[in-house]
Amino acid sequence: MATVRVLVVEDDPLIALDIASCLEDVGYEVCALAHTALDARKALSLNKPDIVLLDINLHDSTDGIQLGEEINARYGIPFVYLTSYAGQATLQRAKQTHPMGYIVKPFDVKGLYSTLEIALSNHARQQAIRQAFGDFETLNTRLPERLTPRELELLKGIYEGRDNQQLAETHHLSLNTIKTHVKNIFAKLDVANRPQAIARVRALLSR
Amino acid sequence: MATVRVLVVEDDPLIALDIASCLEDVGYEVCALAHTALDARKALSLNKPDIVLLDINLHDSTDGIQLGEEINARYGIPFVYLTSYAGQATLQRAKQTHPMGYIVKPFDVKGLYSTLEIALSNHARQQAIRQAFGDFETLNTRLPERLTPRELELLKGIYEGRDNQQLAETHHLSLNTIKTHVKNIFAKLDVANRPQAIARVRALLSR
DNA sequence: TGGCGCATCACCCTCCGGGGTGATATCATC
DNA sequence: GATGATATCACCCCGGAGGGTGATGCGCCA
Repeated sequence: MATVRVLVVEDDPLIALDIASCLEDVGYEVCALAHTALDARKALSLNKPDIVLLDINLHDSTDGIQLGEEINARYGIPFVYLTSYAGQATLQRAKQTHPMGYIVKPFDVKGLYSTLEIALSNHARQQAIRQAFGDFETLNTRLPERLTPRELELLKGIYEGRDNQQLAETHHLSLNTIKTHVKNIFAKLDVANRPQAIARVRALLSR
Repeated sequence: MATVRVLVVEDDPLIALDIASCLEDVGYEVCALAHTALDARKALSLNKPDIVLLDINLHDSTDGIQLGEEINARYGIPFVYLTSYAGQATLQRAKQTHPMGYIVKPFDVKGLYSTLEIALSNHARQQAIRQAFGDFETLNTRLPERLTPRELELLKGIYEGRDNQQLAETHHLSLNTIKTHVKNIFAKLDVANRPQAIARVRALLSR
């Protein structure tokens, strides 16, 4: 795996450097330091970081939490707040933006590292689940009767909304063959039709 | 909202009590203290905690990470590791279990509190997304042509795999009425059949 | 060598899904 | 009081989906 590229958003340059050196000590690459919201936006679109460390108090017109919202809306990048504790109200606002973690200053290197690792791991997992599953195979393990490789491929097509005709074309198979496979798939999933099969897949995939 | 009920799994009784008092200071209810894996399992099934604080090193045949896996598999409860740092290998194993956070001892109260809050919030969100969407309405905002309330309800049924007959029964409507609604829904979603409609909903929901 | 799982294809039949068209009642809004 | 959106229901039509049955070829393994 390539090195993890971190964007650090922190208005105090000294602290920013401190954080950056900690990150590099544990093997991360700090792709940019941003001291203002503007810097942060530039860095986000230019550097495409893997994860963002976000100070909340920026002495700026937009604060870290607003930045968090933007990151949610425009980029799909996970982020972690790293900030001095600012009480209930701030925390409540922060929660709304679904950060992958919240570290309170003064931070220690180990906590920083473990939080980032967990954040990256969980984010990767969520991506995998929602996007289109590198792991249709995992699904197989949770079934009483396992699906064959061919059936798995076709089930993926079904899940994405293709009809039999389309499946036949994209897989270079006869329509009859598709029908047979689909029948077998339904039997193994214990469902009667496509929508039910899709619902089943969704249930099995989400844990 | 009712108070949040926390299960603390920590083999050292003194530390456990320390953690518990910290938690109560910030307004949580500690529903149980478990010093062994066995205690933890009992507490899980009896007390139904909202979240679990999990020490990894338990001086037991099963360690905290195995417990984490079990919590994933059997209960849908979020958990946070609270442990002394034990290096890369442990962290790698821990990541596999998808904890909602990872706190390194010695912990401080603020960090504990904020991490738990974030964990609970994110877990609630994930539940909402995967289970049945409090926000089928959000979906509506991303559509060129908005769906009426009735159509939204029926779309939900379609998404869950019900056929027209079932929809008619559960909504106390004529089959013909269902058909009409479904037709209109498909037109607004710009799809031709149920599986495609489901795929569309999925795409819109996962932003 | 025979059996088993898998993949491939065929034919038939039934029924549900979805399109087209049109009707009526309610309600808010202008 | 007219107009438009919504909700309700009806009938017709047809094509695809799904069930049942059966067949062939291939590779693996006992």
